Amino acid sequence: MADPLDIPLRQLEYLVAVADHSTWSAAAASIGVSAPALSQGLADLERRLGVQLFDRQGRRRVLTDLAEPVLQHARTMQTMSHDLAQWAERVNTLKIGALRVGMLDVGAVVHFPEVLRTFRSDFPDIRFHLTVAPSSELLAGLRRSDFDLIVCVQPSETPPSTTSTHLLKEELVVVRPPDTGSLPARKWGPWVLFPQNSQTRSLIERSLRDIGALPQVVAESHQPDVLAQMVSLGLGWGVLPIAQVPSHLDVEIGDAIVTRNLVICQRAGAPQHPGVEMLVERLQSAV
Amino acid sequence: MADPLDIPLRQLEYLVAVADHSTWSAAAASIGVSAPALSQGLADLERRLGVQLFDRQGRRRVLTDLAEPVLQHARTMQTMSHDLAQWAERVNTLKIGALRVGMLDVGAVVHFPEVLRTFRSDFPDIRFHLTVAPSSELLAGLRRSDFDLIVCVQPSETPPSTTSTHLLKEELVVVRPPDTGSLPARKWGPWVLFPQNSQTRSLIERSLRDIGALPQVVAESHQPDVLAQMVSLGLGWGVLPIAQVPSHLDVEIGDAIVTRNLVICQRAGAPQHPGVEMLVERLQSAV
DNA sequence: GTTTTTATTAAGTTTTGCTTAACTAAAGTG
DNA sequence: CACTTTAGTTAAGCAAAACTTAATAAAAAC
Repeated sequence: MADPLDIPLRQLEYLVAVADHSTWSAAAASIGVSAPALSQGLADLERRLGVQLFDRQGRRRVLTDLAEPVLQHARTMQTMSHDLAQWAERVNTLKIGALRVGMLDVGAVVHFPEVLRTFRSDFPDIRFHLTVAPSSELLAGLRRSDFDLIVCVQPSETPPSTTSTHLLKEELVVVRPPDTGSLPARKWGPWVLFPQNSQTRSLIERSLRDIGALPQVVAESHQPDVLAQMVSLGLGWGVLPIAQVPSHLDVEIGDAIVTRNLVICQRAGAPQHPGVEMLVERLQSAV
Repeated sequence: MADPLDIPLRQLEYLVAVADHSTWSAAAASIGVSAPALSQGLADLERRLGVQLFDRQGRRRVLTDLAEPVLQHARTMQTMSHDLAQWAERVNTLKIGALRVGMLDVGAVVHFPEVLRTFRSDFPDIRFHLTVAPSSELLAGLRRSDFDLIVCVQPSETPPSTTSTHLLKEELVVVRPPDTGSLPARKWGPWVLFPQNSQTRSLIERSLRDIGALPQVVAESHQPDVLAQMVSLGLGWGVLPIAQVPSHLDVEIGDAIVTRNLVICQRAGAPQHPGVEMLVERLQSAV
């Protein structure tokens, strides 16, 4: 007769562990608990919710589709607990931990280097840790509570339990190898683009398709300078933020064909690092 | 040596109960538990976090400022658990519960009556419950999980664990009693406005102050038609959405002095009612 | 001063959640 | 094929957690 509202966090932890490991034994080991404990806990969770969360495949257990929303819930709850613990830690040691910021390369290098510099010199007491990475990694890290704040490309869907606020629009232009005259769009390419899993890549592909260019891709990199270099070597065509096309390279700049939005993302509904608010303000007024 | 990550939801429930009742005994009774249980639970919570959450005032206990973020956290966790339980209920009874929508009057009556009507007739199987109320009540209800979706005035600060997406802008115009010629702004008034605690009221007051009008208020109501009526009776001046000034009334329409944004708010990171997405789409395309 | 009300402490009991050990069944091995 | 290994479950026992009632302390009311 257990109240369905009171699902032990521990059981949610089991679910996450099971989702992240190939076998239940491994999952159990990863959180330092015996296999039966995990098995019983998950059986109890299933019973509490009254929803089938697992199927059997031979002697292996796999998550059902129905388990997906529960897993999302579990991850969110876990992150929130983590944030609370960290907040408490900060409060009672009075040593506020590092402000962990994640930024897309273009944010750190082109748009906000000054903001970062002045922020650090204005608040020398706030320890600071900047991670530059692709948007998708930043978003995953934010969800896992690796960051207090990130600046990334606006995702097609804001991940659960995070909020995003608009910062600025950015135009991406076609970058051609030298001496490639004006061709019809269907003759453009081949392409040198950001990797498959990248936020920006999907934006680019959609635009290319819209204007009739065949997205035949011959090289990939997360680094715009690398892509630009490849274009100047004649390997293919690129689509890059204007600001990230090195001016010394011998390439031709074409039309702007994609607009992407840079946004600030934070976790919603969690006690925040005191520096977050100030940094957000400065980022917004720097646009 | 308790892991700070694993704070029992029950203890968070105690905290919320204590915040919502004047005495701890009442709080304990409200959640069907003995007073000592609550006392011990909260002592344990305080110990776990290592943060002082309560002060003594005579024999009464009051929350410290530090307790505020923890309380926020607790409320959010509670709402999320509630949503999960409800989702499970929906899934295993296959009777998806009513889609609970909250709307500001102007949303239900002026902007989206057609959307509501067609939505209901297109999905007769989705039980539907519409609540029309002021924005602040809607927001509080959303937080408490009373609604799956609300349409309200954009709050100055989005409450924790909710997301808001823009719907439309609305102009509020000055509404004068008949035969009040053009006066300088400082001679305007007295005023007949939305109540003190209203979202729109604060927007209006700021604007009035900006243009130099003294906000002397002689009457208040949440109902625009009531306000308009009062204006036509010569009781004072109003500030209302144009669409909500009844055309048959004998009043003069002045300048638009305030812009307010209507937004859709949902809870972030919670399993959703399947109807939410469809309704959001229709609302957005109806703008 | 006496009585009520509010919260805490103490002692005892139930419930929960874990462990180890025994068991079932699928998959790999000679 | 028998035999071992691996994955997960069931069973039994035990320790910790969380609740109960009863007793205690102290502020507020009378």
